Amino acid sequence: MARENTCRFAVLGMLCRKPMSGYGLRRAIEQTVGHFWQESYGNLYPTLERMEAEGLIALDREERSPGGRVRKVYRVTTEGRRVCAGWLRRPVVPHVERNELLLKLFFGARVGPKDSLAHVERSRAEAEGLLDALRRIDEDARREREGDPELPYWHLSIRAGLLGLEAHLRWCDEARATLQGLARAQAAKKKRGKQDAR
Amino acid sequence: MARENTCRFAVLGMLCRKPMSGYGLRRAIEQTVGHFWQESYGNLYPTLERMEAEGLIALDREERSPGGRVRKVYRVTTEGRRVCAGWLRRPVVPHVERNELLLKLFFGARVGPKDSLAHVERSRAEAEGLLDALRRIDEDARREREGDPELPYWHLSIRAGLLGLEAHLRWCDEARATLQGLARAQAAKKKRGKQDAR
DNA sequence: GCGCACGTCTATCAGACTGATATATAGGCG
DNA sequence: CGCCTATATATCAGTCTGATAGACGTGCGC
Repeated sequence: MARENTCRFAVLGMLCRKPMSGYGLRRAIEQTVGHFWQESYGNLYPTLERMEAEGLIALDREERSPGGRVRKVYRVTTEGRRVCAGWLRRPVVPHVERNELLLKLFFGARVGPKDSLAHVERSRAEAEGLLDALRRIDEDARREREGDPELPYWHLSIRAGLLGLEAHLRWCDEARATLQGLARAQAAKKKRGKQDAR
Repeated sequence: MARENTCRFAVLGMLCRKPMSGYGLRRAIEQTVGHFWQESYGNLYPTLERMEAEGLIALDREERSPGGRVRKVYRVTTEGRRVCAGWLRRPVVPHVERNELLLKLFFGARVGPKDSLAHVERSRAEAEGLLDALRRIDEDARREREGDPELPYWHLSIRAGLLGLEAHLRWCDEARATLQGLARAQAAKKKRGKQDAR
């Protein structure tokens, strides 16, 4: 039922690169695929336990971590690798992703264009920030990970973000123009209404 | 805890347009904002109950529905309108959306480019289908809803989808070229390996 | 040398949300 | 008559998020 536990596969993929603890996994995910994938501890830790029980991963070692607590380092098992490869070959199941901005805009029709305009401006500013960050990440990766066989795939995922954000910026500009037009029309109508009332 | 119940606001926004049943709400959401927002019954019905208890919506009437069962039609209360307006003014909280395609691609680095290429091709075909559907929806709306004050907002949300999908198609083409290049490089390396082994 | 902010680490919980499934009825089709 | 489709409500297991808690170590300021 529901969708299949994708956290499993993020864990398997990451552990195929090298053994890690739950905390380390979250950090590794954040630092490599963080712009399109994140895992919360509330998802990660129970999933790790289940995966260990299922024999997909195994406790590699326990270390005294810098920070007192015992760090449980996991590694993939052969079975885990098999399951991961199976997932990698399975087609992606598409799904509609919720877009709260568009929902607010749609309902904003009944309130007036001013708030909608503010939402668009905020979204635009945020997208520009992300765009800068992505560009910097891309440059850093090219410099520091030269020759890494993962680099072209890395770059591909960043390009996806870049193209998506650029399209979003263009849409923001369109939306701004449309909403400003609607605001002007509304103001003109109001003014006419006042004149009529005289 | 967790994120706030956005289903509430989708319900409020839709009921501000006109009173509806749970089933009708789902259909209305599907038919207007379905390309970027969906609600499941498992979310909708319990949410409706809670909202009624909280006084955000009220039972408007019960009808014998075409289809035997009793249809519970809800309407917004004044309090519901107030809460909805408050939500409309509140800024959108941004969050990283998961992208399974990119995750498979990233891990696909360790398997080889062939499966990745298949994923990209499938995604491209799917995006083209969606693009066609959106264009048709846009044309239909312009024809049938001429003069509707909601129309410009409607068009705006469709433009967002259109621009996003076009960007995705461009990315797919880039990705295809990159992956084909990697596949060729891998094949050449294999061939060299064979020659060396002689 | 005392407190305390910060980083590392595991862990848990309420609540949101999905996708599947169950149940019931009316109408149309062959 | 059975079968399909549309209308309608309801429930459930299971995924995932964001918040929070607790425990320890290091370095910093005062």
